[in-house]
Amino acid sequence: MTLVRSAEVYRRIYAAIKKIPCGRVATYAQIARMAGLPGHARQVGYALRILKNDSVPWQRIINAQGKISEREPRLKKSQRAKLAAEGIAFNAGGRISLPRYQWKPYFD
DNA sequence: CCGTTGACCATAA
DNA sequence: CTTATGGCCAACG
Repeated sequence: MTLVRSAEVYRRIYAAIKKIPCGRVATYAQIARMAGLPGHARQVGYALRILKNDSVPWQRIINAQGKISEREPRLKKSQRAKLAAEGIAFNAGGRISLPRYQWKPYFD
């Protein structure tokens, strides 16, 4: 059953991201699982890539290492600023503590 | 149709 | 800490 190739998949990815509360973050793989697409972390990144506005809190998606994924320096700074504004702290290496900030749906 | 790419990931050295 | 490697798989040209 090929669920892929439909806009519905993107809708589900965006829907999952919208559930992330302010001040928390989620990883690409985590969102993929929540959207019912385990193993499709890259698709999450792809879905974010084509965003043209801030209709979804894309800044709350970071990679499994707790870092902002590689992209244009300008955009990385933008993402970091948005997260900082939400009260998320960065350590010296520019990393975010996942144990502390990762969103756990069951606990909010 | 097919080779390449990529806002990823886990593991190893 | 750092690359490197293999896996992943839809999107792209």
